[in-house]
Amino acid sequence: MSDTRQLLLDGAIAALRDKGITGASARTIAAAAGVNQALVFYHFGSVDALIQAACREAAAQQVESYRPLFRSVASLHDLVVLGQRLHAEQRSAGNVTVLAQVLAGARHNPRLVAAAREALTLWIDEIAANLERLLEGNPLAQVADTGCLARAVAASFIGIELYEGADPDGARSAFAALEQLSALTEILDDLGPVARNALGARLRRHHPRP
Amino acid sequence: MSDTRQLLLDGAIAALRDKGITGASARTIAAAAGVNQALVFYHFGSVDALIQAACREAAAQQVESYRPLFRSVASLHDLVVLGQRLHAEQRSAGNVTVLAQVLAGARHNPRLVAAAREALTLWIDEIAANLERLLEGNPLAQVADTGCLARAVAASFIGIELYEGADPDGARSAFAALEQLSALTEILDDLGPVARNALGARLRRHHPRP
DNA sequence: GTCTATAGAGGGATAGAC
DNA sequence: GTCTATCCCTCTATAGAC
Repeated sequence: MSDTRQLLLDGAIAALRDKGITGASARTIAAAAGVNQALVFYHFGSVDALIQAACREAAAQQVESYRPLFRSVASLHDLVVLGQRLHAEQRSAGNVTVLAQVLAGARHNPRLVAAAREALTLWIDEIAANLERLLEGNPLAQVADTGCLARAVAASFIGIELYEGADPDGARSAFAALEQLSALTEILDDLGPVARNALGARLRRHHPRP
Repeated sequence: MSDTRQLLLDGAIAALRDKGITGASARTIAAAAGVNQALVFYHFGSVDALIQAACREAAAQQVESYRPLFRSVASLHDLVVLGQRLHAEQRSAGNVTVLAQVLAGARHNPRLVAAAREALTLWIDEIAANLERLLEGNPLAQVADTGCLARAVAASFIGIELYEGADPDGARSAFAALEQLSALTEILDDLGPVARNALGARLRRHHPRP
């Protein structure tokens, strides 16, 4: 992997983070990378292809780096706390922002769809694996498929990230609501076996598992 | 309100819907409106100002038109079902898409922030008012502030809308997870008074209301 | 592999005729 | 209020020197 390639990949992330999908052009990316603009096309063929590659690499690297923290989470509440920490840390590093911007761009640019989906899938799989672990024995696990739940969590995360730009206080309180919901499911887990079984039966009646 | 002004407002929404924030230029908006490009600047001064006005107007009109349906909702489950219907209907009309695109643009364009926040606030207030009504007596209401919950719901909606573009099946299953969560809170409501009070006490202990 | 230069399209915004 | 014409900018992408 040549130096310039890596500089461009990093520059693409920096440009997406600092200027958004509307401002991530070959020129701004090259400027962020400190290389010549024509090299975008020499190494990647097009701006979209570069963004796609950068998006993939950044997501893989980020998910990898957070994996130990995810593994050490022992409760749903901790998972939400980790989510908030991730959100706070990424506000400066900006990787969730990048994903949100690429996702917004993908809505009307087919060439970005694959990149957005693959990057998001990496996060979703990681979240799903941990939900599976944390929801073991919880009545909720009997109705909510962890894969679906993980997708909802990831999508909510993206939504809150965008909302953060329009109303930081509102985004904080949205997070607080999620934390409260997670507390609810934890309490379900703390219920005595009798109450838990009663609730489980009720859930099953309400929503038979497919 | 002159005809041309309205044509431009409608054209802006159409352009945002069909081409996204990256493709909503004075020229594409004017083309969608069927008027001359210079009129964008005569009537609104700048493209951003037009988008801002269009965003405000569209959100107000949409919230207004859905208000009777919101009022007729009698359960949390119905609210989620209405959300899905709204999502499906708006996929063609595209007003959630528009909001998501403006929100994504606002992240790096200060001139769009106010428009995004105001449009979103209209939806949030409507959702909050209905949650307040539907959660009355539910133990969840003792811990989760309806305003915060409404913000989380709105943000999740935006996130799922964007996710839909990258993975339609995934977005559907994310919605299914939200439906399952809503079923959970309904069951809480159906619990006998003893169990409900026990749960309520537990929730309060876990998260004292501010 | 890296650079300069440039083609060719599209963008925001304005001047000035009508 | 509406139109044409235009300025000047940025964009993607390529050609060709080094």
